[in-house]
Amino acid sequence: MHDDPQQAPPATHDDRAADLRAEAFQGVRAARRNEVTEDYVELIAELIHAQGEARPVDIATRMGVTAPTVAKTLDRLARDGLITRAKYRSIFLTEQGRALASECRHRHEIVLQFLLCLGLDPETAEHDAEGIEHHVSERTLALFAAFVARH
Amino acid sequence: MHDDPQQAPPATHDDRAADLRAEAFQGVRAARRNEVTEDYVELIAELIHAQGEARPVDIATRMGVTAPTVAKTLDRLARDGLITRAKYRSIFLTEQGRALASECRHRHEIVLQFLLCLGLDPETAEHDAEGIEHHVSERTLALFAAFVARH
DNA sequence: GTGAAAAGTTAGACACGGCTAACAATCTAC
DNA sequence: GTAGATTGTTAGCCGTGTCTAACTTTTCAC
Repeated sequence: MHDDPQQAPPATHDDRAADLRAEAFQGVRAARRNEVTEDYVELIAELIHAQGEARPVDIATRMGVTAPTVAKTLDRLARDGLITRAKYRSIFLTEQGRALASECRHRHEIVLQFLLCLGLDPETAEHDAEGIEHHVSERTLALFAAFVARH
Repeated sequence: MHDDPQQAPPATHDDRAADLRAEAFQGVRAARRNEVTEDYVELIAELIHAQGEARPVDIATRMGVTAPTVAKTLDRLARDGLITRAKYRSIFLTEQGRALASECRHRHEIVLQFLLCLGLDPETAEHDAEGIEHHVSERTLALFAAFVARH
């Protein structure tokens, strides 16, 4: 696994490049694992804000999935400490859940505004922002925000 | 599923918004399902170009996953007609695989150049491009390309 | 208050993308 | 040409995310 200090004299450049590549992909995979979580938490926060409560049926409708899928995911979110729930009752975000939701909302908003600034139509912008927001580093987000600010 | 023409007078706006939302998420999920496929096909094309052949071990190293994971994914790619392979032999892209690879390479390159133009450091740009490239619509890609062209 | 509709849950199936452990084939250096 | 290293495969596990089918609970309209 680790570099052998007295080995591989010719392949060093390639090896380093391959390692960087691997790290990048591992980072992307980590981000992928959080996508669903972030989408749910963000949506739950939105529903609570807009309608006073977040019901599984509304989540299902807006996510475009079935109720059992929502149920299973909510169990996972509860297990991970992002929400609390009781059987047949609606859902609450924990402190941690609220923090994540607000961070996601912030990122989403910047990415969306950025795409709009670039001249994208609102519908496509919303769609692409949904996909892109989970894969934007702090640095990139800062650049997006700066771009929005000066346009 | 479909709109009931004589129903729901007050909720129409919200319902329409929720439907759009659901479509957006379904699109994002579709893109997610293709991410791994695209990453592999792109990498295989790259390896064939750079080293004359694509070996599982090189894919594993660069993707940062283990050999069995690569094997399983390659089986899937073969099943889906993107590559051909024979036991203990290296991998070939089919016509379809080459087409996908070249499309991915094109998208990747535009996203990367765009991020660099925006002032991002090369390493972060590469990393973010890897994540973002799968979630950029044709329209957004066109805007990115135009931005790169005039900077 | 009861009964039907709506919402929620549970069970069970499937595909995917990871992993480890164990084994098989190939390659290489001598 | 054989032995050891490298590479590749197979088997089997787990978590996630999706679904359908069947059931239970809650809500609402009367």
